[in-house]
Amino acid sequence: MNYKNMFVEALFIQLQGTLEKTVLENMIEKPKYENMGDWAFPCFELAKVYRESPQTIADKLKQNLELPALFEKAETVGGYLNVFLHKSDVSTYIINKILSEKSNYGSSNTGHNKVITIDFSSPNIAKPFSMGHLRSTVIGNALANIAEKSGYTTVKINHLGDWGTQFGKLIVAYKKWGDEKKVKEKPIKELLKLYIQFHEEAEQYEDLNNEGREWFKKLEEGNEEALSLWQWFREESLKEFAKVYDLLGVKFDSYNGEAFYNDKMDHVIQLLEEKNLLQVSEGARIVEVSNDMPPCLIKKKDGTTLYATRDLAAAIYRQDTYQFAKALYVVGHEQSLHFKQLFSVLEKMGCTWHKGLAHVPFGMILKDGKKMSTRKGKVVLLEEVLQDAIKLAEKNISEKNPTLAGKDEVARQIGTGAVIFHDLKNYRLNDIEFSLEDMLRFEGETGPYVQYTHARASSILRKGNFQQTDEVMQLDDDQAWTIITTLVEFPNVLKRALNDYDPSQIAKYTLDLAKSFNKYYGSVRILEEHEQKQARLALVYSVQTVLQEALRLLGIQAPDEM
RNA sequence: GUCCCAGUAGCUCAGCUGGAUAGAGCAACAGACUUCUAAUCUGUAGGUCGGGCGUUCGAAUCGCUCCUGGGACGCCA
Repeated sequence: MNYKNMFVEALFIQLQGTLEKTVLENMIEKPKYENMGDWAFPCFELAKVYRESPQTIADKLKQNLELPALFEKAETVGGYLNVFLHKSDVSTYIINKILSEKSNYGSSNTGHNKVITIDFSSPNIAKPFSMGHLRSTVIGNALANIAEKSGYTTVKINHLGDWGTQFGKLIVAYKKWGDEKKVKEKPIKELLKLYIQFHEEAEQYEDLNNEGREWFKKLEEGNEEALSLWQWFREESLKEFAKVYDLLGVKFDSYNGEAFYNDKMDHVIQLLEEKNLLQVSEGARIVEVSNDMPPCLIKKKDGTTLYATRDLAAAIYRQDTYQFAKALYVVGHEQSLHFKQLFSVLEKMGCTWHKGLAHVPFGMILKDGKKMSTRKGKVVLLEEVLQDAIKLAEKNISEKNPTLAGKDEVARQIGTGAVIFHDLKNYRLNDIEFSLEDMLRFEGETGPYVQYTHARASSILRKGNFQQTDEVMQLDDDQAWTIITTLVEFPNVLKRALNDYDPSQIAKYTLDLAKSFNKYYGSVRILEEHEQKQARLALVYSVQTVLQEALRLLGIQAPDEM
């Protein structure tokens, strides 16, 4: 059922084809204030056509308008024609819909089971899992959930940064200053220390960089010493990352990182040569993409490969393996140029599927207004932040609900929920100034606020002993109207979140729903004996179900008690 | 220098493809727990929507330009 379309139909008949239905649909808007009705039609543009004042046109439309039964009335004010929905009919309809569809409410099959690969998280081996990777991880994970709910088959790929010149540098640093024992004790911390030391020393001794490049060359050529060190670094790192993914509840379908494509790059270079795209410039192999972009580097003058080479191989491999309709890259905005070049090279190679490729960029996490740099050791470790958040949640529980069962698990859900929500609630392209204080906030527009609201709803359902029956619930409660209209919006929000690759739409939606519910909660005694009690419980059930589902899409769990 | 983001209340941000009185949260102040979880709710206060020009019946929203901040710009990823 689509109320907006009903209004469009009614208007279309009145206007006798003056405006197309699609035009009408675009013109109709939501009034700014609730007392102005549910849909509004502005008559200003028609004023020119009919040579009458907008208000007169609105009045005339109102006189003859034949609205379907679900509409209660129409009003005109200031050149607008406003229509009001029949509150109890719509309330009854939507509540029973959610009652029967449960967590499937909002699901669709717009994806037709087509495959969408999502490249996200992708931390760098031998480096700590920083706050920067958090963004990619939670955005990518949420997009995957949303895509699945919309009928896509997803392939979640953790494109690990496990290859590249950095490993040459790390090997040099380890051989010069490393201590096996120390690295075994605290791998990430020790390796990071070596990496930082390398860059500090390299500022004075330019030769170090050359040594690093040489060792990477050896690594690419299969040098045994280099390979075994690399493998060791990789294993230790993966163990460390697994802890973070467990805490966050994120899973992947593939951990094929950059190294996986080592034996697939010759093929790419061959293809480029066949198409005559490869050029030599200053000793390096490049592909010219277009005038407004610098060329894409494929091979360095020493013959080793680059990031772009591996990404080309990866894209081709993924198309061959998964036949994706869409391939998303959830990677920081600072790499926008790289992806523009990459997609452009694939287009030049004649890959018709390049249209399905999309870079989903996001803003940076800044420290004192500047980019956090691993090289200079300016990183904040995600695991520490998560642990802090969980500890704070534990503290809150022991103050507010000390008898709660399963405290540890609930604390984990709330702590990580706060961190994830904090990241997802704002538009992804915004830069975020790192603030532990903000991330550990549990009041106001936060994850725990939404979780708390959900727990409240669950609690009421428990105490009210709510049981689902086949009976149709008749809800006639004007105070619930904001909740009802918000519930109606859920499927549209999902659509927008997927189209714009923007999980923040859903995060903001959970806040709207939670706020409207808490307001209702404050003014209506739901468990009080009342002829509407069962219908009200059904309303609570609807809110609880949609909140839980929306949070799930964001990658956040919703405890029943907290 | 060229290109890409962004600039809305003291702070953090909403504001969908232009529309009716500019919206939250935090912080501040004042209220509401013997009553469904106060991680909540209700009020008060707070804004030349970076500046200018333009398009339009109508601009925070679109176009141009300038200013400010961030990022990217061949052998890092």
